[in-house]
Formats: sequence, C-alpha cells, structure tokens
Amino acid sequence: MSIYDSLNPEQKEAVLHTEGPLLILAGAGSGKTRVLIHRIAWLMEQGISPWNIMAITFTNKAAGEMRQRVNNLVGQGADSVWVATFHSTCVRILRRYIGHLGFDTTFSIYDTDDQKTVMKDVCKRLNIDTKVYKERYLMSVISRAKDELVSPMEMAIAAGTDWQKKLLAEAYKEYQAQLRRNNALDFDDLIVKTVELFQNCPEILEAYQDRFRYMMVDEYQDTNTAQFKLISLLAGKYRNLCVVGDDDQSIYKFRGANIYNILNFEKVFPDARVIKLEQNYRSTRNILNTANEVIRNNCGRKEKRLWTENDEGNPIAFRLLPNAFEEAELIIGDISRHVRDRKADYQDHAILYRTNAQSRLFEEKLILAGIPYKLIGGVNFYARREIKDVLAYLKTIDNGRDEIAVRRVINVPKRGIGATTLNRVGDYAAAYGIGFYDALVRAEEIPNLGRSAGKIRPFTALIETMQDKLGHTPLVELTKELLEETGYIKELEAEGTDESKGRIENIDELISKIAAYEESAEEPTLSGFLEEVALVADIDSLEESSNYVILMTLHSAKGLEFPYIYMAGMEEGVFPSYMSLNGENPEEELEEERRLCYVGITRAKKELMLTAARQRMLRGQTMYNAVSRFIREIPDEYLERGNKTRSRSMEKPSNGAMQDAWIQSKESFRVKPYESQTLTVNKASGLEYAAGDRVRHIKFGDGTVLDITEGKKDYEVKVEFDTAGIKRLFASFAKLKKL
DNA sequence: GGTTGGAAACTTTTT
DNA sequence: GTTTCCAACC
Repeated sequence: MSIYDSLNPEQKEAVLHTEGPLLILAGAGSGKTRVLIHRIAWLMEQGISPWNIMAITFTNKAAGEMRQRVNNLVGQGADSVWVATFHSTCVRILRRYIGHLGFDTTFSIYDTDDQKTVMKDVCKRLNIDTKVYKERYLMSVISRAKDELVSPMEMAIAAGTDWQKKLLAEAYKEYQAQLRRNNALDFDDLIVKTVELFQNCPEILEAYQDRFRYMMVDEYQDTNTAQFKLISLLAGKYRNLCVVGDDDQSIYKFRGANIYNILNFEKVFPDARVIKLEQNYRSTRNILNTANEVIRNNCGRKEKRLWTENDEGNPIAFRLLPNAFEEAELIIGDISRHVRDRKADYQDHAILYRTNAQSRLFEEKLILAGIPYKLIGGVNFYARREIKDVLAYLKTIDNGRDEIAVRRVINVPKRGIGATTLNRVGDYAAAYGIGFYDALVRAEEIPNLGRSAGKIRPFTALIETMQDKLGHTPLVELTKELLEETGYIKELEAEGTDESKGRIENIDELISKIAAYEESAEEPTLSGFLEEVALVADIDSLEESSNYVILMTLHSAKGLEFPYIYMAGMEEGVFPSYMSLNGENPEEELEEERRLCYVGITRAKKELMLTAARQRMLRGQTMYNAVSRFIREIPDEYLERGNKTRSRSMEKPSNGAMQDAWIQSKESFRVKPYESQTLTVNKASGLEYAAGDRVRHIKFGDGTVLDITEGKKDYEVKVEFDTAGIKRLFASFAKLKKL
C-alpha cells in the first residue's frame, strides 16, 4: 500500500510521468493540487534532490498551501523544494543579479498607486493631455506590452507613422526611464526583467536551469506570454516541464493571460504528453451538470466533459428578488438558517459576486444579523493611506532613490514644504543629474530655496538617523521610533475621529506584521519586509480555521471550494458585466464571463444558489436588468425556482441573434412583476431573552428589550438601545445576546 | 503654503 | 453613492 494507490489511473499517470513536457488538463475539482503534491513526492522518491524541484503558483496562498501539503506528505527535505509565486521567484532572482541590468539590488517594487504617480509625471513631461489619454489607459497599454514582452523601442517601430501609437510608445519609454531613475520595478517588470536577465546572461540562466530540473506550473491557463517565456527558458535545458491548467477556468485575459499558452502547448512542445483529469471529486452531480451546460456555450475550448460519482444532490436554487436589499436578506437568511439548524458553520458559506461594489449590502446585512464575515478584496490593506505613508518612510530609508516614496512623505506630517520648493529641488536634481533625495540632502546649495532649505533639513536628518540604525536595530523598534519622531501617530490621535482611530489600528497591525516577519524570516531585512509586503494579495490572508462567512469576487474564488455557494447579481449588465457586452470584442469577452460563471458554479460542493434582483442601484442610478443569460443556459431540470413553477412554453433557440430576440420576447411575457420572495426564516423555538431583559447587539451595543411580537416566520423584537435608539429587529437576524 | 468646498469622475476583474 | 481632484480662498 503506497500513497499513490489512492490516485485514479489518470492522476497516477500524471504523477509517474516525470521526464519531458507534460500538459495536465485538469477540470475543476479533479484533484490537480493532489497530483502536483504526489508528483513532488514521487520525484523525491526517485532520488531527485528536492533542491532541483520547483513549483510555481500565482498566489502566495496557493504556494503556502502547496508547501504545507508537501511537508505533510513527504516530511523531510520538503523545505528545499522551491514553491513560490511567479513574482516572488523573479524577485528572488533579481535581488541577486539585477546588477547585470544596471539596477541596484535594493530596487523598489511599485504598486498600482505608485505607477499612477509615475504616469502622471510622465504625462506632464510629455505634455500629454490626461483628459484625452487617461493615466489608467496608458498604464494598461504599457502593461499589455510588457505581458507580450514588447519593449518601448519595438513598440515605437511597430507604430510606424501612426502618431497616436507613437505617442503611446513615447510614454512607455519615458515611463521606463522614470522607473529606472527611481531604481524601481513595477509588477510586470519583475517578469520582464528576469526574462531579460536570462537572455542577456546565459551563464545565469544555465545556473538556474541546472537548479530547476523539474518544473511544475499551477493555474497554467493564467500565464501570459512573458511568464511562458520565463518558464520555457528555465525548462529549456532539461525540458521537464509539467503544466497544470484548465482552459475553461481562464479568467485573466484582461490582465494579459494568453489562453494560447494552453491551447498551443502541444505545438510548442510536440513531444508533450497530454493527460486529462475529468473526474470531479468536489461537487454534486447537479452542480457539475449545471457547470457543464453553461460552459458548453463557449467555442474554442478543449473538449472535455467532467463527470462525478458523487450524489445527485439538491437542485440549483434560483431566486429573483425585487431588489438588491432583499437579495442580500434572502442569502443571509439562508445562511443563518443553516447555522441555526446545525447543518453547517459560517465558514462553509461563500457569497460570490462580480464586482467589489456589490459587497456593501451583504456587509451591512451581515453586521445587522450579527454574523461574522470576512471580506476578501476591495482596498488592499497595504494600499491604505496610512500604511502607504509608513511604508514610504521605510522605503526612503531603504532605497533613497525611490523618488515616489520620498515625495510622498517629505511633507507628511506637514513640514511646510510645498510644491514650489519641491519643483526647485527637482530642477536642481535634474540639472546636476543627481537623485531627488540626494538633492534634498544638499538643500543648502540649491539657489532660491531661501528659508525652505531649513525645513528640509530635519527630514533628511531623520532619514539619516534611521539609516544609521538600520541593521543593528530591530525593524519594529525602528518603525516605532520613526512614528514617534515624525509625530505621525500623535497627529492621528489629535484628530480623534473614528477614521483616525481606524488608521492607528491599521498602523498597529502593520507593526505586528513587521514583528511577525522579523520572527519568521531567517535573515530579516528592511528590503525583505518591503518586498514581502509588495507581493501580497488579499486572498493570501484567508485562513481556513476561522469561522467566517466569506465575501469575495468570483475572480478571487478561483482555486477555492465551499459546501455552500451563493452567486449574487445574476443579471445582464452585472454578470455578464456591462463592460464585456459593450467592449471591443463582445464575443470573446462574453466567453470569459462565461468561464467566470463556470468557475463560480464549480466552487460549490453541496449546494448552489443563484440570485438576481429586478432592480438595483448601480453608480447611483437605479437599473432594471434582465436575468443573466447564464441562468437561461441552465436547463430547467437542474433548476429550482423557489415556490413558483413556471411553464416554459417556448423552446430555446440555439443561434445568437435569435436568442437575443427570444430573450426580449420572453421578458415581455413577464407581464406581472415578480412577487417578493418572502424571507423563509424558520422561527426559533424560543428566545433566551424576554421583555425587560438587557441584551447586546453587535452593531447597536447594549439595550433593553421593550417588546417581543410573535410573527409568522420569526419573532420581532423591539429594543431600546442605550446609544442607537429604538429598533425593531428580527430575532433570527439580530443575534441578540442576553446580558 | 495650507485649507476648504464643490465639482467631476468613476467601478470589472489583480500579482 | 463615493472618492478624488482642483480652484479659490485664507
């Protein structure tokens, strides 16, 4: 009996095929991570040094999980296996060798905010009207170019005489020049520069080729051209490249993912072995069939059909609500019922939606109902103002050449240094060809500065003091001292608002993160911390052990699974999104939306509920959207539409144009508006409190129960809160605690 | 040089 | 509905 006996024949074949290129087409829930882990174990069993094995993922979370599971399976030696994300792999390589490309090894990593700041400056320099060309647009053009490994010069050549394209190429060139001046790389550069390094320095490439003799790439369908180039270079010598992906789950095309990497793998590697994993171990048959029916509507995919031995399970529930409020209430009512009936825990539920903006209503209702939840996505912790401020200080201390960081904090807190002064310093720096920070240090020599020079002094002095301490003072100490010296916390304290309190809490959290880093890292350095921070995604913070309802976008949900999944906002214009329907390439973008829908459906293990709202506020406007076409693509036999059983007199036409007409006519048949779906909350058998008792509510605080009315479905409790006044609450939502 | 108010823009998805 | 930006004031 060996660990490999638990694998099915295809999985086993994938595990045992170690030499040469291998493409594993792994459907949703087909155990691909399991295969990868067993493959690593098998390789080590064959006497291959863990040092020569590499597994690449997209998120830190996936990497961490894989590392954990490899440890559990093989134990000793597993630590030497290189398990990392694309980006952190590249950073580790570049931190050693980027000198060959003329950068300093202390380079900064710019996030989207920083990029925008650079872009603004670029536009100013090139006299680009940002009303005509938005920074965001320019950034996306540049990002796409980098995904495709197109250099500014190549872009300029390709532009020919088209002045618009020439302008874009010009902006790209200037943008890169600015980054270089700041000794900074953006996310895309991490990949691009590593490829460049390998192409320029064959000896470095060969060293890594010898190191990574066995390579595995997870979520291969999301790789872009640059990433593909990177792995092909690395695998170029030994060709032991194993990629695992599912073309049906490719949802990052907008970010440059090249679906042809998977569709054409066999063309690039003609000797590639292709193995399909089609047995699903995750979902019920109903869920899986539904997913299959939806994705079937896409063309241009590798033919496969997932099957399962699991039970049929319950039908997929679809509910159309009058508005988004009731949609949220319905879902949350469903969750609390599950928990109350001890059918499931909070953590077994995830609410998925298309856009982050949709999360708010759910948050509000969850707070009101006293249900613990975790929101994934939205504003990244490290993108918050106060966090960016502190990090900018640390970056300045770490790498004085990072002008964006220096400019960010030079006047935070206020030091009376304004735009005029900064411009003069900037001019001086440009004139003498020195860095911005270096110019600040020489403030006294700059003409026309006058008294302002004296204001700059304390800033540079502070930075210098901190730089001196770097290396022999713990980072936590250094940061605390920095906050003390700058008076940053004091200023927030003085404000005394809820917002400023929140900011202080965030800074405290940052300090604990620094402490955690110092404890866990073998050799903690400031650069190391900043780097780790630059590469975290929100999804990485998801902990399996905590009992929370999870709220996140469909994109974030990829790779995860939950017993109960709710997909909200199943409406035309929301999902599929308005943008995809009106984009340049509606057909193609719609297919990506459909894949996203497929990803969402296949996250569910036991039950899936799809919801839509007749009426919804979008961008401050009330919209009336039709039910999503994805719902219509699900045959009735798998759907359960609540109490209403509606006859379907019309056959669904198959071609596109007809379908639209059919949708419209179908809509027009819906003469009377849908009745509001009543909240099916089962009444609790009894309440632990009665009128006159003191109770506590998670949001409103403490209060006194005035009155309890027994309704048909739930108890309605009237409470006079000490601070929030009198409220009427439903007992099953309010989760009042007797004091 | 800093503060404030009001208008404009914005929301698809993220390492 | 919310955030960001800019111009006019202090």
